[in-house]
Amino acid sequence: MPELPDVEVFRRYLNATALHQRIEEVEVLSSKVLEGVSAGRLEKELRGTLLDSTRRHGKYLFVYRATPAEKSKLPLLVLHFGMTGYLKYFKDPEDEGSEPEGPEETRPDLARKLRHERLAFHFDNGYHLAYVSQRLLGSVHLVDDPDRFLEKKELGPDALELRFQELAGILGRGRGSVKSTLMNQKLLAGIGNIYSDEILFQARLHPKAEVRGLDGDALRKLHGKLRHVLETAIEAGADPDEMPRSWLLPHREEGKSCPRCSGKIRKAQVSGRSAYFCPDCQKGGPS
DNA sequence: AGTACCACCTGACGGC
DNA sequence: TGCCGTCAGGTGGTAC
Repeated sequence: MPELPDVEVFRRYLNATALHQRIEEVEVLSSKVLEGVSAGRLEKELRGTLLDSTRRHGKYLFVYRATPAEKSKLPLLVLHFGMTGYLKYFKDPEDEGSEPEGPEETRPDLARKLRHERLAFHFDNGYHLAYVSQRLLGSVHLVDDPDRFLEKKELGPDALELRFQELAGILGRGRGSVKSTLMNQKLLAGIGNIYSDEILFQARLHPKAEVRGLDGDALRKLHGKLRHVLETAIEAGADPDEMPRSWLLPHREEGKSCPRCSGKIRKAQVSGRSAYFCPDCQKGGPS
């Protein structure tokens, strides 16, 4: 899931739920997600503090912190979600869906835990914020300076911040296919496999089109669609079911009908990832 | 500077 | 039913 729109939705979710409450305890359920900080230090550092505000850059979520008494320059939390991560705020026990059955009834201590929960923030209001990551491909950091973190990761500017001239300049530095360029986090941050497919579909560009071969019109269209796709996806809560049926996303499967023409959706490998596209209305591919 | 491939992990799915 | 290969929206490292 987590590309720019998903992470932005997580950010807003966190803002609406978990801010400004005292953290009673932080529980590291899998230290594999920690990077550059030990479980002990993270737990000690966060205990008694508050989550105060958030910022997103590309696929990274920064969570600023404060003490109950004052805003101070505490190290901040950086969350990355890998391919399968998300946040969940809840009051125990998990009360959604069907009644829990089986072992949980005899193990109330486990009923509180979500499947694949790797990090738990326990607030003094009885609620919990879970960082869930099925495949453990995400990461959690504690950093002093967010800008230094971005520099170290060599991340490009956030994809939604880019004005046309900046995007044109960045793509001008790109090489190879337009899809791999859009997904290159060092050039611009936030676009992954799914949304690069959607942006290229709407801009009618073949994922294998050479980025150097794009003319001014193509670049303008790409810029407009990039913004449109990311913004609309955020408004839709990054939920494919809430996105327009005219988008590729709901039809992103080999052999399905293109929602725009009579073509059939095809799948191809582009720099190691599966690209879905309509060969009939996306132009500029290899001849 | 590209691409190709592997690794990190877990789980879902289809074929046999 | 069960085993096995393949695939999955992430990044980062290697070799070429």
